[in-house]
Amino acid sequence: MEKAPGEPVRDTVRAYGAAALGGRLRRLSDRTDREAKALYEERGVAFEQRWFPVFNCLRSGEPMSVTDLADRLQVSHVSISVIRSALEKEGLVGSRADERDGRRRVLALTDKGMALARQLAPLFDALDKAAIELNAEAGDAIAAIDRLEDALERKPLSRRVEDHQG
Amino acid sequence: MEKAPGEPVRDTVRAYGAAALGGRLRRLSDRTDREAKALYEERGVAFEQRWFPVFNCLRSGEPMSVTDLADRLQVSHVSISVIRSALEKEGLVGSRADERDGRRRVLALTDKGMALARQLAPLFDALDKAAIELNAEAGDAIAAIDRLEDALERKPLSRRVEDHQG
DNA sequence: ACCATTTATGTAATCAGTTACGGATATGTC
DNA sequence: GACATATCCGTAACTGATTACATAAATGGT
Repeated sequence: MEKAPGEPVRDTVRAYGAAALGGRLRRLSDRTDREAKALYEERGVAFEQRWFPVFNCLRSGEPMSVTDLADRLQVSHVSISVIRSALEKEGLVGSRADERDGRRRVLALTDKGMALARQLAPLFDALDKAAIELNAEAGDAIAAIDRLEDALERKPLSRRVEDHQG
Repeated sequence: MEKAPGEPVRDTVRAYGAAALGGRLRRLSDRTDREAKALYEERGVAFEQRWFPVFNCLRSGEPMSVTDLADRLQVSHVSISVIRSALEKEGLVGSRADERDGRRRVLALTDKGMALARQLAPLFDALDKAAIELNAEAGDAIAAIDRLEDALERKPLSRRVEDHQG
């Protein structure tokens, strides 16, 4: 091993500071997703991390439509649509047209889905605790990200750049 | 407009807390990337935000190999390889085999690349300032993300989960 | 010099999200 | 009731990253 595992590297990346933030966020996200995925694999459960937000919303028992979920989770409806197919294919979720509005497709956990929810509850719980622990160790990174989102909403990057340079 | 643009939504997402962190980071990253992209388009410059880290490394004048860049920027060498092709296709970067090690391909800005670097310098500068401003407004979110990376390196998510639940 | 192993790079396949667009249903106005 | 418009959802194409695999060059022990 000729150089430290990543130290000089990391510092260099950090020196780019804010400019490279986007990429760093992406990589961090990929990393946590991958790690979570491995946890399901270890347990031999046919469940994918990217299903979690939808699955978790439905766990409450309240049926929701595709767009409801998209709005709540801040993703495109297409994304939800794809996750829905996957969850239905696994038999974890069922859907039917809304009686009052035929355009809406209402999703709910199947019996199998509810059983899996119960089975995975301890894991979800552990995941949640681990994430909370992680966040605490990082000095409430979530709050910082909240503030970042707020700041961007208040004034988008483009306008900030314009203000700093015609 | 039947409900506030995103308020109840945001709070709900936040309530998921750490568990949904991965997705939120991804979305935030996508957003900043898109906004930055628009800035180049506005100026009619054929430049993409994802080239920036590589381009910026080479701006110093020091030639670097694909793997050098990958190590420094913490991305896969494949990613660098693809960016290299794009930058060469645009004529901004040139490459040649290392004289001492034929496996290595050494990259450097072309004259056109250096000209663009000079032309975009004010924009890069403004971007940097905007990002610094943003970061300050968010109470140093970058530091929080650094701490998150550190914490994950210290003890990966998987082990944390195991510790919270057999 | 020779062969095994490691390193640097590239190509192909995959993945999880997006935008673009189209079809079906609701809604509001005449 | 009919037509214009808006909303819900889905399919297709694109994006930007990754892993898996392949190739070429260097290195080291014999």
